[in-house]
Amino acid sequence: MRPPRPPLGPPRGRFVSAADVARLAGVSRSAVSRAFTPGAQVSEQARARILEAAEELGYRVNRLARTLHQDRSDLVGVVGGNFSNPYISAQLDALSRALHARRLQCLLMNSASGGDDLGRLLDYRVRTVVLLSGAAPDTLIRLCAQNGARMVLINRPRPPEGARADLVLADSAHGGRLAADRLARAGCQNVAVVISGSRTSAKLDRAEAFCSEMALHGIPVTRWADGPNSYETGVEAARALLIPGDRRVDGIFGVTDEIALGVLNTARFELGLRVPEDLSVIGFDDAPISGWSSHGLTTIRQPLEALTRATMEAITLPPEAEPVLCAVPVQLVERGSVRAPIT
Amino acid sequence: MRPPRPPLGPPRGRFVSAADVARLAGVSRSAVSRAFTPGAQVSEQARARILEAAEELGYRVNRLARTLHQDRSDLVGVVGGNFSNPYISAQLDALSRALHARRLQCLLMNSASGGDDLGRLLDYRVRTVVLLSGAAPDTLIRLCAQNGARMVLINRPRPPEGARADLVLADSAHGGRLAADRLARAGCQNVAVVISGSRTSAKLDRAEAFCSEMALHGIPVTRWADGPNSYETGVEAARALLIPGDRRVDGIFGVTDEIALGVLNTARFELGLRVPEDLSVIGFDDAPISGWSSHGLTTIRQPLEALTRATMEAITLPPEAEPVLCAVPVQLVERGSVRAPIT
DNA sequence: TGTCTGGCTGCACAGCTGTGCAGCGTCGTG
DNA sequence: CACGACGCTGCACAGCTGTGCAGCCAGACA
Repeated sequence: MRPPRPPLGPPRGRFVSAADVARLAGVSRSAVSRAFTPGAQVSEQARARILEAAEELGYRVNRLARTLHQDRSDLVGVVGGNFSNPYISAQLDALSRALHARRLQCLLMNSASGGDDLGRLLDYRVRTVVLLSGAAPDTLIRLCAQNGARMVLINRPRPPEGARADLVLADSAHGGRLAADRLARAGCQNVAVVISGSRTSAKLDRAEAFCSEMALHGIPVTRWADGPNSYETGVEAARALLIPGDRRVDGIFGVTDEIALGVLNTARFELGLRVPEDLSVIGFDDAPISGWSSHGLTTIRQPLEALTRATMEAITLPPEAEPVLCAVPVQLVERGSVRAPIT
Repeated sequence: MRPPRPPLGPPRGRFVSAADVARLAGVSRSAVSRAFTPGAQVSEQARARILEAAEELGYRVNRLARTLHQDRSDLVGVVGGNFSNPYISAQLDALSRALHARRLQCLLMNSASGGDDLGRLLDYRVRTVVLLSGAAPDTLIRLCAQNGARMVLINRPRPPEGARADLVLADSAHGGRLAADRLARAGCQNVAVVISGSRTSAKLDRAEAFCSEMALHGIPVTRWADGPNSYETGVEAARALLIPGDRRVDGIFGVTDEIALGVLNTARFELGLRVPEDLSVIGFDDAPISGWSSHGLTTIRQPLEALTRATMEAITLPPEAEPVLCAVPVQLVERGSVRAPIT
C-alpha cells in the first residue's frame, strides 16, 4: 500500500508534475523548472526548498515535454532482427552502454516481428535510427530525411543513391579474402561458402570476395545460400555439403560465426568428422562464444569496440552534418578449426 | 532561433508537425489530429486530403506530445545487466517481440554501466519498468509507486515489505531440488554448487534448495560463490574445485547455464575430464546454446514463453490494479552431461 | 419557405515544460 | 536621500497534440 499523502500531493496513479512541486514548495512553476536547469537563475534557498519538495514527492523532469521545446530528443532508435544472435547481442550490449554513458536513451525495436513498422520510431522523435540488422526500407530512409533524423547503418547494404545515411562498415571484402587465403594455405582442395538466404547485406560481400580470391587460387567453390542467419542454417548446410565421396568438401567458410558454429558442430558430432584434420571451418565476426574451448573457431574478427566507437560518433553528429563513411579493419583470429598451413 | 519557413513544407532538420500538414492540406490543425484519431469526426474528403499531405511531407503523429494528454505512455522500460548473456538475450528477444505485437515500445537500459541511474527511466514517463537483472533499488521502487508506474520483477529478489511490484518467478526451489535429485540418482558422492558473487537473487534460492535437498540425501556440498554471472566464473570455479585427489568432486550444479557451460568446457578441454563419466554437470535456464551438440548440457528449463506471457500480462495491467504474483513451473531437460541413473 | 437536424469544422483550452521579459525588492553608491 | 544596479521571481507564451463546445452549412421535412 502507498502511504497516505499530504493534502498538497498529486492524485494517485498519475505522474508528479512541476506544478505539484511548486505548490508544495510555495513557489511558481517556473522556479521549479529553473531549479532543474543548470545555469538558470534561482536563489540558493529556493533551489534547496524545491529540491526537497521534489525529493519528497518523487518528482522527475518530464523529458518528453522538454523535447517539445528543444530541437532534438535524447532518444536513439535501435533496430535489430534477432537479439539472441551471439554477435548482435554483443553489439547491443556495447551500444547500450555507450549510449548510456552519453546520456542518450535506447529505444529498441525488433524488426523480426512486424513488417516495415520501423517508421513508428519516428513517432517518438528519435534523433537517430541505428540499424543492426536487415536492409533499410525506402520509406524509413525518406521519413528520416524529411524529419531531420540521422540514420546509421552498421554493416548494412548501401542505401540507394542520394539517401543520406552514415555507414559503419567492417572491411567485408578484405575479410573474405583473408578467409580464402587461409583455407588455401591449409591445402584445401574443394571448399564451400555458406550464406544465409537474405540477399542484401554485407554477408554477400564477404562471400563474393571469398569466391574471387579462391578463383585466383584455382580452387572450386560451392555456394550454399538458404535460410535465415542462424545456427540451424549451418546445420542444414553441413548435412547437405558434407556427403561422403572421393571429392568431399574439405573447407567451409561460414559468413557469420553462428552459421560456422552450426557447420562445425554438425561435422564433429553428427557426421563424425575430425576438425581440422578432415574439415577446416572458418567464420566471420568473432562472437564471444566462438572463443570458448568447446568451439575454438578460427574466424575473421570485427572489432566490436571500434565499431561501437564509430557508431557513437555518427550518432552524436548534428542533423545537418554531412553523412559519414567509416570503414573498420578486420583481422584473422587463429583458434584451431583450420588445419595448419602447409609450406 | 527558428529559421524562416518556406510557404509550404517544413524546413530541413526539424520534425514535421501537424500544423505543417494542416497548412498544406488547407485545413485546421484540429482536423489533422482527428484524421489520425480512430473514430473521430472528419469528412472522407478532408481525411483523404490530409493523409495525402501527411504522406507527402513525411508526417508522423508525435507520440511524445500525445502522451502529455493521456494518462499513460506507450513506453516500457526494460532493465538488464548484460545483454550478451545467452539467456538474458533470449528473454530480451522474446519480450521485445511481445511488446511490439501489443504496440508498446521498449526503452532499454543497461544497468551495468551506471549506478542507480535507473530513475532516469521515469523521466520518459514509462508506464512500466521491467527488471531482468539486478535487484530493484529502493529509490526506484519508491519513484515508481509515487508516479503510478507499475514494476515487474522477473526472477528478482522479493522487494521489501509494502513495495508494490509484480513478481514473475520461475520455481527456483523446485528446480534446485530437481537438480539435486538428479545428481544423487547419478550416484554422485561429492558435489559442488557454483553461484555468482551477487548475493541477492533467485540464484540463491536455487542453490539453497539444492543444498537442503542434498542434505536429505546425505551428500556433502561444497559452495563456490564468487565473481559475476558469467562463463568465466564457471571456468574459475572448475579450476578451483576439480583438483585431483581421492575425494574429487564428481557432480557440479551451476546456477545458470552460462556458469555451467564454463564448468563443463573447462573440465573437458582444460582438465581432460570425461563428462559425464568422471564428472556430472547440470545447469539452470535452458539457454538456446545449451542444446547445441557441442555442449549437450543437462539443465533445468525455465520456459521462456510462459515467462514472457506472464510478464506481458503484468505489463498491461492498469496502474491501480493490485500487484500480481506469477510462478512459472520448471522442468528437467536431459541431454547427457549427467551420468545415467544407477538403480 | 421556414425550421430543424445532423454532420463537419475551427476555436480555445488542457497537458507539461523551457525561457524572454518585465517587475519587484534590496543594496550600494554618489 | 536619490538613483542606479543587480539578483530573483512570476507572467505569459511557445512547442505539439487531443478534445469539448459552439457555430456553420446543407439537406430534409412540414
